[in-house]
Formats: sequence, structure tokens, C-alpha cells
Amino acid sequence: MPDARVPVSTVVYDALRADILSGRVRPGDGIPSERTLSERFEVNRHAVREAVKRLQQAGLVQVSHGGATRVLDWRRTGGLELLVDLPPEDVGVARAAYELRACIAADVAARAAARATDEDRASLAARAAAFAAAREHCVATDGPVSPGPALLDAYRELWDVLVDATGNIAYRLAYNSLLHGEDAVTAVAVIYLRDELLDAETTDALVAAVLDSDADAARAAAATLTAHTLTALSPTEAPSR
Amino acid sequence: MPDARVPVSTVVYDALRADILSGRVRPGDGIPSERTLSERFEVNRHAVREAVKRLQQAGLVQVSHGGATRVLDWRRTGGLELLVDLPPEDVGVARAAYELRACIAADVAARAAARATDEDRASLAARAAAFAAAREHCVATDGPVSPGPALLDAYRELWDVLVDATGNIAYRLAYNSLLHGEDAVTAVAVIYLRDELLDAETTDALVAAVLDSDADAARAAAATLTAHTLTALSPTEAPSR
DNA sequence: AGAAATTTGTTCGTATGTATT
DNA sequence: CAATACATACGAACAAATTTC
Repeated sequence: MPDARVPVSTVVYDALRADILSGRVRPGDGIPSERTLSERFEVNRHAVREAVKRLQQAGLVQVSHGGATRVLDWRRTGGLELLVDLPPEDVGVARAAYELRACIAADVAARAAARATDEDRASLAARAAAFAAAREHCVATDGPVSPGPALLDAYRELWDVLVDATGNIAYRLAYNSLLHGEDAVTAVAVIYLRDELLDAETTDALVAAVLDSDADAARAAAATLTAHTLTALSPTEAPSR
Repeated sequence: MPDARVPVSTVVYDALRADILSGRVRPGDGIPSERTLSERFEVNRHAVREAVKRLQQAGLVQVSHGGATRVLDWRRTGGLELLVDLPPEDVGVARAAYELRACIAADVAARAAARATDEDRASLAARAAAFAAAREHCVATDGPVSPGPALLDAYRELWDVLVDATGNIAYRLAYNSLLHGEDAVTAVAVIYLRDELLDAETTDALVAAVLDSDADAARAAAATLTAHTLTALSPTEAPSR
């Protein structure tokens, strides 16, 4: 099933967004008028309007009444939710995303340790046990080379509890933005999270530190957890740009 | 001028979004049908459609073809771009936003020091000089009590260069999300950034560290810069929630 | 400066497929 | 299975703002 009944306005939105994010159309350029687009995509003008409104909300274009709709520089006007929509073949994007995640994870660990309620700790213990079980099952079944999506889900739920335990809505929303793309992102994520998923010792230390309200130890454990992938993704070479 | 020519679909979108983010309608609830909403707001159904599509994109509602449109739990499905749309009177939101910013700022400082190009350093030096000038002018004119929006702009441009110098698109987009609300947010920001804006010694140390490629010193300076407001916003009391 | 053409903003009407009852 | 409510989609038209001549 190639299309799966996706609304026409979404087709237009995805096409235009891809053009902008990939750089095929550059900031300052004007996009065709609504009537032109409706002819090109063979859809109603209302569908084009919905798509353009969504582009505007995403900070990708600026529309002016009567004038041309111009493409903005999404690097300056776009929000974090664009990250998962960026071309996934770019390893620089993966490095950038992982660096931000590592940065937030360390803070989340520390604040969760400092602020977790008794309910949070109970949830954390349960999730940690579920993750440990999934990990053992995974290693026994698939071997340590390829952690499956089931293990990733358990790990995700573990961090879900930690993020909630910080009581910080900004961490929660940023965390959401980092893994909103359900399809390709998780496939990529399981690659970059491999070292974390299989480092039983450090994850256990992280959970123990949070349960023990030891913020410094929790931060250190989170840093250790991400250190390997971080150095692997950020070698000595200068950033691409 | 009370309305300033804002499109009707945006009026509907803002109203519904405010209802959801403020908790007046709860996750799982159904929102009225398009026809009902078009009658209530006295606008055409197409306008309602655009608004609902945008709510859907923001992760606030889930629409199903023949069924009712249901409200989602935006704490789980929303992205970081929602942060600046949250009710500003909630001090917990301000604390959350500042904590995330402080977390990212420390990493940005360190990575900028490690990766800044010669062009970045030249830009940084220029921005730092402009900020220092604005600061002296501000202190001489208004006194140290109320840093104006001009100083805030100069400070924002200073960090703009630092974020760009990291070569990390994720930091850039997250940074954008944190200050996308141009109106009320900056007014609030100048309050919480007051200690940073007037700490000449530490900002100078930060700039010097980055120019000197001293990542550890840059991180430490950024941490010092945010430490005061961080402790002021996060006292001994447990998080609200 | 002013008029015409272009473009977005908005509304009405209509038809169709889908989910709920 | 039928009826109803709903989202999806298309078409035509006019209003308002901008650009261009």
C-alpha cells in the first residue's frame, strides 16, 4: 500500500517542505501562487492553502496578503520539530541530534535524581526492571550485535519516566521533538543508541543513582552512557557546515 | 486597533490552542465538529479546517475521517515549539524554559570553543564589543536596575554567533524554539536574563574562553552565568506539577 | 499618482466517502 | 442494513491587499 489514504493537503505540504529543507528552493525565493500550485498538484486551491498555512506555522515560509509567499531561512526561523524532518542521510544531522540529546539527558538525570517523587521512583524501578528483562531476552535471542525495536521501546519508556520525574515541561517537550518521527527516526536511533542499549552496568548505575537521589552520580552515569557514541560521532575533524 | 487584521483561521487556531494548553479542555475530550465551530466563531468551514489542520500538526488533536476530533495529551505529543505558547503566568514554565536554556547554553559554549572557525571568532569579537558598548550605555543611562530591550537584543545576537559556531543544527533549532514568541516572551526574558545581562565579568570570560578555544573554561563561564537565576528560580521547594 | 493586474483572504454551495448509531 | 453525522474534497465567486505598469 503505497499511499494509505493521506490527505491531499498533506501531500502538498510534504512536497513543499522537502523542497525547502533539502535546499532545492532557497531562502528569499518566492514559491508559486496558490492557483499555480493547485494546477501543478492537480488539487483544489483550499488544499494548497492548508499546506501553505502549515508551512507558515512551521516557520518555513512567510505569506503576505496580495504579495508573493517567500521562503524563509529555516535555520533561523524553524523550531526543533524540524529536526526529525531533515534529510536523514546527512550524518551531521544525526550527530547534532545525538549531541543535543546527550546534553539534555545529563541534565534530566541530575534533576530527576533531585526531584523524583516516590511515585516516580516506583515507576522508574518498574521500567528499569522491564528494560533489564528485555535486554536479557534480546541478548539471549539476537545476540549483542542487533538490539531490536522492542529493547528500544523499553529504553524509551525508561527515559520517559526520568523526563517526567524532572517536573520540567521544557525537557519533556524537547524530548518529544527529538523522537517525533516514528518511522525512519527509530530505525536510525537504534543504531546510534546501540552502545547505550547494551551498557547494562551504566544504565543500572544511572537508575540506582536516581533512586538514591544522588544527582551528581546520575549526571555522571548519563554522561558515561552517551560518551562512546558522542566521541564516535564527533571525531577530531571539524564540523562539516 | 484591537485585531490588527489577523486571519480568521488564526483566530480559531489561537482560541482552540489556548483552550487545550490551559487545560479548559482535557485530553480525550472531543472538540466540536467543523460545522459547529464555524457557527460558533461565525466563520466559514474552510477556516475551521485550516485551524484544525494546524492543531493536528502541532500535536494537539487527532482527527479521524468520519469520527470526532479528539484532544491529545500535548505533554506527550507536543513539541518544544509549544513552550512559548504556554500560559506565561505560570512561573513553572519560566523555570522550565530557563533550565533548558542553561543546559543548552553550557554545551553551546563548550562546543563553540572547540569548533569555532576564524570567521566565527571574528563575528564573536564584533558582537561581544557591540554588547559591551550597549551594556555600558545601558548602565550609564538607565542604571543597573532595568536593562532595556536593546541590551537584550545585543545579548541575543552574541549567543546567536555562539550557537552558529557549534555547527550543530539541533542546538540552533532548539534555541529558535526557546525564543520564538516575539511579544510577551522577550518581556519575560529580560527579567530572567537580568543577572546574565549585567554580569560583565563572566560574559567577558565566556567570550575570551571561546576565542581561546578553551572548552572547559567556556562551559564553566556559561554555568556561572546562569547559576544565579537558576538557583533563584529553583529553590528548595519541590516542583509544582 | 493612479489604474490595472495579480495574489491572498474569505464565503457560499455541493458532492462523496467514512465512521458511528 | 439503514440513517445520521462527520471529515474530505472540488468549484465558483467576491473582497482586500500588493505589485506593476
